[in-house]
Amino acid sequence: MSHFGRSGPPDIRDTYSLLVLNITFRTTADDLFPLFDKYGKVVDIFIPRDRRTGDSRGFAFVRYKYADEAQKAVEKLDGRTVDGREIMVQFAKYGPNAEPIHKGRIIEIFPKTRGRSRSRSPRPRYRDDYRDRDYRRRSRSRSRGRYDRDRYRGKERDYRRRSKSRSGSPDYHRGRGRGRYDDEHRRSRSRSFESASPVRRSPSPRRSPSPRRTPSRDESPERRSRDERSPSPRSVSPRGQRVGSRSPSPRNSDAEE
DNA sequence: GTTGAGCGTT
Repeated sequence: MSHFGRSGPPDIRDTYSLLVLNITFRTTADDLFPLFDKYGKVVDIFIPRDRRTGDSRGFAFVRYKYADEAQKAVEKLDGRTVDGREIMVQFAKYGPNAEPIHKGRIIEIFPKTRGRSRSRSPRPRYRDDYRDRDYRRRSRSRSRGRYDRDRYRGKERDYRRRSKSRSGSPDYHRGRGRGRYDDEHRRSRSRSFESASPVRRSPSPRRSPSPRRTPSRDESPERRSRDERSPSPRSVSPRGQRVGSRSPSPRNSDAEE
């Protein structure tokens, strides 16, 4: 009985959706259920979570059966400290279909399935739209993360409070990257070649982090040949220095190789 | 292991 939203939206014909923000990432529906259920009849609780990691996004949706109970819960649970974090309870402004709702109450869910198709307006692509926005917002949060927090600490709260307006485009310079998958992937690849890592200051000869190495190619004479022909800066040094530093005996060097 | 603006799924 704790599986809320696991079977999709049960029945939200006459339910009021409450948006719970500022909740911890570890808070689950089970933790919110007893809290909200105490103030009213909770028909469903849904907590959006990431599709890749599966972690909670930090907010939850609580559906009440009656508006009066929902309102009460908002006033009672709004500002309550849950799991050590102050949560913010308020009526949902948008419905599951990205449609504006009235005080958390869903006006109509599926206008199309209601009898004949009176509306000739085609249904917009909710999935595609929400996917795009979701990924973008997520990456932004993850990207900024603690870097800004350490800089602004408590001031950033005031800053974002004023600039919280949805009208403002939080897209600073996210780039045309569709997501962070490609971005991270690209950077990772680049790192392999060039030392883009600040911590990586040692020119580790191990350029093959993958344990899976192809013996055929690795042991191939071509590879070795190239390696010798394209030696490191140190090896590229004149023979006198290299030989004198590495092998005091030129004879040994010859025998070794 | 981390994070913190905001509005949702089988």
